[in-house]
Amino acid sequence: MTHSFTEENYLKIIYHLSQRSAGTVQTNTIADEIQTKPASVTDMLKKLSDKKLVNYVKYQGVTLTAKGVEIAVNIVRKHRLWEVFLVDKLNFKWDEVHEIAEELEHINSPVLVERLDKFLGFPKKDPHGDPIPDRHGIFETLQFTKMSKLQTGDKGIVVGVSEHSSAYLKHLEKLGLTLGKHIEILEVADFDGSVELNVSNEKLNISREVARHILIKK
Amino acid sequence: MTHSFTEENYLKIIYHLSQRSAGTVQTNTIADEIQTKPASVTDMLKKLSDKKLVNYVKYQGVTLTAKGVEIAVNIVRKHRLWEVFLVDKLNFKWDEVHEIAEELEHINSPVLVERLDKFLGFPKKDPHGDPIPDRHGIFETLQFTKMSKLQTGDKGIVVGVSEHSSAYLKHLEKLGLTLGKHIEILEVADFDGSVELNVSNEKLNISREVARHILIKK
DNA sequence: GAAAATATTTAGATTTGTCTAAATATAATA
DNA sequence: TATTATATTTAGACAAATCTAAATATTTTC
Ligand SMILES: [Mn+2]
Ligand SMILES: [Mn+2]
Ligand SMILES: [Mn+2]
Ligand SMILES: [Mn+2]
Repeated sequence: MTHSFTEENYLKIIYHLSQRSAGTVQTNTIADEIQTKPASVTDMLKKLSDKKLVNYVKYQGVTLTAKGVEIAVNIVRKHRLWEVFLVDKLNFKWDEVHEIAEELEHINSPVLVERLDKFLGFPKKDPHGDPIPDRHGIFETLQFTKMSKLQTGDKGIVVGVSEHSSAYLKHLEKLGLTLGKHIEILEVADFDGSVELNVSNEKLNISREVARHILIKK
Repeated sequence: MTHSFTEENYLKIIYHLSQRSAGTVQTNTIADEIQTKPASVTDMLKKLSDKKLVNYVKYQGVTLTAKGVEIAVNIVRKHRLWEVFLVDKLNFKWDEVHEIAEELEHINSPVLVERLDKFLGFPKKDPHGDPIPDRHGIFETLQFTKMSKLQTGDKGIVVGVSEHSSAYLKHLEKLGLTLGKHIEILEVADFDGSVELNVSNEKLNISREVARHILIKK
């Protein structure tokens, strides 16, 4: 009925990895993500398979079952709601909340989640622009283009980030490249892909690596 | 540096038990409280002793070291702050919060605790009247008399409860015997210790067992 | 399509926390 | 004080999650 933190983390990681690149997820990919050894991943995949939470074929990778998806999405829901709580109510910065939410997402109380959701005003997005699944696990998928794919003259709004490390988010904060900001691409350098752009009437120059993780709605 | 949930729960239980009846705490008492076997308690006491969190003498019982008290009080602080959050902000009833707080108390983020404390307005008491330790672990000990020790004519205010089960708290709620209520003892029955009292201008009759867990400030 | 490189699994060990059954110590009773 | 009852510890086993090293599969490269 209830699952260990470890099982929940595996399900969540498998969910995120299969979102990122549709199809089955590989053992080593999971091991990298979860900071563990491939042998440990194999052990856990067998266990989750026994519990019918994943479809696992030896050497062929893994996908979540419907039940597995349900559990994973619920953890994502909790993670993102807690992040909203931390930012909106406790005045945390968007770069300070992820680690704490990694713990809070495992608190097991359906009624708590529903009341928290209500308390927060049923938010649709978390502090990083990611959509929050509703109580039925339904959410809109974010429509976006990576800033690194834009061309001179393109305009848009910052709607998300695909890298959540504190260092990266702090950097964006400093640049003023936060959610909701309107941007316009002034130039994309041929030799290194660095981007010159306009934000809040200021000219800015960012590397391709930084641009690659900024999600833009045109 | 950091401790497992299990270790934290043992420290908390030992702390509560040594408050309840000053002196050393016995192995079987802990086993009863924590729903485990005495042999398991012995194992854990050895481990906590190795970590210098308890003073443990074979067959003689256990006390917390200064470091052990510090950790235990911090967990109690978190538990009670989260209970206030659940009641004040998420509209839970006082009988619904304990189990959830049992999970939340293990969230490990000092800055979260401080911000939560501030968000709640630095409350001094939790929803059951128990004092909340401040960031230094300091708190006032509740001054009270058990209602079952009062005599005819005694007056006072309900300031706490010594039994936190949902069933008991719901029962008090129904009787209108909640925190802050002024009461007056009308009669104490000789044969069964049941108590007749006045609350909010209503006459009430409660058993000795119920009265025993109601804490009164005269 | 064989050889080499990479990915994955298996076997066996380790740590944490728990348990049962047996042994031992302490406390109560007579 | 000897006997009995109660409390506690020890010994040995077990489940969960992990690890290392070795074995096996798959994929890539020539
Ligand atoms: Mn996050
Ligand atoms: Mn987020
Ligand atoms: Mn409580
Ligand atoms: Mn309480």
